[in-house]
Amino acid sequence: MDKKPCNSSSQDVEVRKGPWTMEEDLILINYIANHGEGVWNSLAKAAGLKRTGKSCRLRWLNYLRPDVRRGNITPEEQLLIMELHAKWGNRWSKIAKHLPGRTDNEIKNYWRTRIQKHIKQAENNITPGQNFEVNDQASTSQVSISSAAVDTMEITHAAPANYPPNMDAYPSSLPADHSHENYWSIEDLWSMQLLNGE
DNA sequence: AAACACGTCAACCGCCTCTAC
DNA sequence: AGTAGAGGCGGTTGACGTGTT
Repeated sequence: MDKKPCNSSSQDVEVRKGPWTMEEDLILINYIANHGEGVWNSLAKAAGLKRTGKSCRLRWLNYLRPDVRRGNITPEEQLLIMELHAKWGNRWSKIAKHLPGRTDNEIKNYWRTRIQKHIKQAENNITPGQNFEVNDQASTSQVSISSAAVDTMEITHAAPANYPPNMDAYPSSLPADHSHENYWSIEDLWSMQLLNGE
């Protein structure tokens, strides 16, 4: 699809990139609330967003959808991710289907930033008797983890050092999005959307 | 207080697959 | 059967916040 320039030169609309603004989010939420999702390219145009259809789709699926859960991956979810990744490798969307409210992007990020790091640490500490193989490069990557190794990782992951002491205290509406100064919660956006009327 | 290092995650990129024509 | 457009997916990057020195 994007093998060709996305601006069909006939209409030289400049395409916005980078972080989404609150206004753009509201426009997208509003539009989808009224017209439904799908046919993203025409949706983007019809909604008056200077974004590609792909960008709109990604924003909706990963952030704006009302059922999306953010932050605070539970130890159960983490174990499930590890199990499914061992089974399927980097099939993030497939894995995400088994974690309601989680997106492939979130799981992918979680895996790369948290689990992979700890796997490497565990790899370094692994004793010869333990069965622990990691091949995290290819998309066919497989992880086979002995129960002992899982236990070890579970301990480290349930409360990684860089986590707040009480993960459960994380408000679900305060995403791991503490990183952006102009963040707004989805609840805010949805309530504004409701206030705008339909 | 400033500088640097590190961690996190939203968003983009490029490729692949599917579908309609 | 070939082509083009759209959606989906996995990999990667860049910006920003936080921790450390």
